[in-house]
Amino acid sequence: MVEKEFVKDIPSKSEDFSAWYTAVIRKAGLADYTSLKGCMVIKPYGFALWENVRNALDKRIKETGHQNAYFPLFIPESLLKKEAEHVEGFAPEVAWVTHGGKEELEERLAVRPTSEAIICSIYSKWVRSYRDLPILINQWANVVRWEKVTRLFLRTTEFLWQEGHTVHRTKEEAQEETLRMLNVYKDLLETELAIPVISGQKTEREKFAGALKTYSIEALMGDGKALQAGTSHNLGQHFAKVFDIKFLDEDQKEKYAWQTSWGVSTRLIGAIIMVHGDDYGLILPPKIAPIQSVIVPIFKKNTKEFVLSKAREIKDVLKGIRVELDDREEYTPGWKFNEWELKGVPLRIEIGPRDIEKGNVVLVRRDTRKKVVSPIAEVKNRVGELLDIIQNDLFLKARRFVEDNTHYVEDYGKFKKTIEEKKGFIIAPWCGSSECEEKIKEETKATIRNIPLAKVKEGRGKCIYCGKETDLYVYFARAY
RNA sequence: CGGGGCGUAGCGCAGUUUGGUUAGCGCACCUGCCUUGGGAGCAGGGGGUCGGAGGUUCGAGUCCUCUCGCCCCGACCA
Repeated sequence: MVEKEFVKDIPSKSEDFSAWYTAVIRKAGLADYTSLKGCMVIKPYGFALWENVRNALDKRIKETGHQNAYFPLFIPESLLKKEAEHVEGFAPEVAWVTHGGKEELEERLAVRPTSEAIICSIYSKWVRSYRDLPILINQWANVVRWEKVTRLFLRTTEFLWQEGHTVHRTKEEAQEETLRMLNVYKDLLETELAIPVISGQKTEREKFAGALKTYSIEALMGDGKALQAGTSHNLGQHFAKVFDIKFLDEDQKEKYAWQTSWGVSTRLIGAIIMVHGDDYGLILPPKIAPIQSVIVPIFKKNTKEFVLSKAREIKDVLKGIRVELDDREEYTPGWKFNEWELKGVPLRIEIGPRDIEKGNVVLVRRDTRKKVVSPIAEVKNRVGELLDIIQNDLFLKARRFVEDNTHYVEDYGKFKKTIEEKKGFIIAPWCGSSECEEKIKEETKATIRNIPLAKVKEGRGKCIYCGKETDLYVYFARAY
């Protein structure tokens, strides 16, 4: 393994996952630190990746009938305080604005940690009749949460996200919306990001501050820890009651509205890195890769024009695919191979004099690093096919990883051993009590990720902690 | 916020224990030649005031105090 030496720049994924994660982000040019704690710069390559994720989701959000809008960054303290549970949940991490210029403000302003409060206060003005419903609005925004421990993409002080806020006439409609958006997230992750997820309901203890029910999609990272990748909340009438969002229904009775909110963030970038990456760096799913294919021409001085003109022809042929021609002369082909692998470009096209003579190019998959030869005449089809295959294989590989790292356990001793030694998801029976949940967390650091929507096991078992009979089988894991 | 580790050139590090003249090394960068099928080679060159502030001292990267930031492990969170 002489090649091993060439990737000495980044730590090994298996030996030091955290160091590997940070190194990949920085070396691949996704993000950088600033002098402000927890505030990162998303660099152009990283932002292009986010834009692709965002566009794929935005399309789905609109297809399900929502419109984008924008609400203010600042939330007056009095508004934030209206919903008691909500403010209690977020108070520890709210950043406050106390001055405007030199003047001290009469009322402090929260920099939004999430926008329920400000949006609900506006919605109360918009809703009068059942004919005003539903309100289906989404906003793309930044939010700020003063976290104590931060990590690039996974938990930053300021982060970018999308938050949907909807208002409905009935309880059923709100619940339907909550699950619809959870499904949209699942589809986004699985179809575009090639990340398999477990969708399910959060426990009381883990639900969103102020929600009636919270649902999540949970993904499994390469180190066996779970990541909450998206949440969808059925807010019930909690916010409607404190913000006075009510309407006159068809039956001429005044009723409080039913609401939902749902969001995913730039944390998804972290998930992409941790699910697919390897010791050579990033591996990006073709559908969201900023560059899907890179052409690396191989030439000597006397073959330069010959090779480059052919390479440009190929680039033209590949119109419709996000392709880049790396014609820099200051780097050798080998150097470029390594760099593009680090940056996770799904497919590399190598073309040199020897290939051209035979009428071929060499195609190299990033995920498997396997080379195949393709006739130049067929390159467009082959590249298209390969990108589809890579997309699909990445998902299958990730799904196999989840399967291999999901353990059924019915015994607490075994549970502790499994979480310690094998990591990953553990499916186990749980009685439904917060006490057992809390104890298990204290003793094992594992939390209930969610109660899966899809039944994972028939029949009844005994709660692994208290032994009480139950038919609830839930997902446990240590999480980010 | 508790425990631990660490901030010296863009990156990775040595030097700090035992203060001593112009602070080193590798990579990267610039110039030239030469090269280009898995991180090429040679020659020459530029760049740091040692995270920041204060202090001790004839003298501080090195000692003391405070502070900011990063990483890991916990408690908290998308």
